[in-house]
Amino acid sequence: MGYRIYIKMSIQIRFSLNEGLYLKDPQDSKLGKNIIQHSILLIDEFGFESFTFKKLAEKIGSTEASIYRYFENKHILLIFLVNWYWEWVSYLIQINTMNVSDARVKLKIIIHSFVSAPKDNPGVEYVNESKLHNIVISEGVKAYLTKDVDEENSKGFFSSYKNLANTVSHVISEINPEFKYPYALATNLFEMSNNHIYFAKHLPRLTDISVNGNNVDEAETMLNYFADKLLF
Amino acid sequence: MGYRIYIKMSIQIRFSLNEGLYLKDPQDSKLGKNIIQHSILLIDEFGFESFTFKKLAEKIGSTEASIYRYFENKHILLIFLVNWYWEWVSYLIQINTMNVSDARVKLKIIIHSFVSAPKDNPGVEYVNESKLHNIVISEGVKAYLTKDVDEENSKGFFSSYKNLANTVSHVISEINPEFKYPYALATNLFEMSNNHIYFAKHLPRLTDISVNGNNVDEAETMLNYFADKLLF
DNA sequence: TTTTTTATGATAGTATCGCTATCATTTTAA
DNA sequence: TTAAAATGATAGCGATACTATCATAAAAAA
Repeated sequence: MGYRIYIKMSIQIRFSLNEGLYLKDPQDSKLGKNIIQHSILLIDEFGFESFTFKKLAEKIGSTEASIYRYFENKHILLIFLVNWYWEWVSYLIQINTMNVSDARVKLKIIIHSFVSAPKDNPGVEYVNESKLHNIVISEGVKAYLTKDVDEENSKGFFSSYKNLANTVSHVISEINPEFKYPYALATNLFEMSNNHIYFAKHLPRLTDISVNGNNVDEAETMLNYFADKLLF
Repeated sequence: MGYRIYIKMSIQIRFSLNEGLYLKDPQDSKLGKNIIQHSILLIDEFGFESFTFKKLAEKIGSTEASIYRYFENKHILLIFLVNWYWEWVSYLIQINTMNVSDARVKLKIIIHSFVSAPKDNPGVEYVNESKLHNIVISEGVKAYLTKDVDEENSKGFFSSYKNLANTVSHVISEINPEFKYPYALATNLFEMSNNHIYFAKHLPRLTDISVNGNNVDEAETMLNYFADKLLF
């Protein structure tokens, strides 16, 4: 009865993250991908504090010991996830601004990319970008707000974020070469985005915007307004 | 040979914090004050994650059980400390802006108050304001970045911060009634202050300012610049 | 003062956490 | 087919985050 030919094509995005962040690259194996996938789900659902490798192991039908073969501890795993997110945002920015020459338009696209990233994108099978975004919002700063910052920073654990900040600061300087705080504005846009999406959801009296479900348009509008006012 | 008369005068500042934050008011007893004093020192020195009631108990020559009679757990203690800080900043702002009518000047004073608060002030005997400021910078956001935010917020655990944000937003609206984001700007000034002082110390490539020891003048200048640009 | 209440100290105990070690088994590569 | 690498199973250990109980000390009320 003839042939059926199945062609399985998979285009995979794969980010090269700092090698100190894992003992064995989780992107290389089924178990590794499972760890990433379900750690995102668990941290998003229960929060980073009550997340443990034991619970994760149970959830994916593996063992604590196996997970420790990939990540030194849950703190390093968090840094890994956050880096993954910023690499992904960098990637989005890169492809979305590829043929754009006007720096002002570029900045708009950049803001859109990190505020609404998960909304627009298909992404990677084993990463729920929307939940990862929530983790970055709610837990992201815990990656560097520890007594190990200096040591971890010297190992390059925060380079994804720093590179992105650098890229954005260049766009800012292109818009207004006189502006004295291009790095601060760049990082402030990121932090402000995270903070105010969180505030809108949990501490609404600390912000003026509101967020309905996944609709973060007001955040985007506000960030554009701030950037415009500061740069023009 | 006659008399010596000792007059012991102590003017005490005492903030009334949300009663849900403690089981017994630590401001009422020697042990309570000891807990506050040395928890600040320990958290500042070793970070919130590795801070435990057991270590604190050892340090003050007491026991774990006794500390648990004051605070439910270390997380609530952190919220207490952060609230104390914001109450203190509110107090500083209130007395420093008392006879100031110009809203622009007020905002400058406000910014100076929370950026440089510990530098200017004598304060309360058992609170090292400078170290408490460091804690707010490095650990402050962990007070609300947890899965218990909503519940704790409904109990009023973050009201000190919200009240302050409210006060500042009114000054902002006084300066420019057209400005659409008075609350967001208010909180952003606080967060930006904390973030960039931290960045200057630990992740300098994320900011443009530098901080030398306790000299945070560049942070203050930057915040004033941002506020001016946004409001005028 | 004496009594009663309240605050603190001393000690023990329990479940979970964070992590390491060892050995068996399965999967993959040579 | 054999060797190597990856995973699973299990145990264990010290620390954490509490809770409970009882004794003692300090403060307040009688």
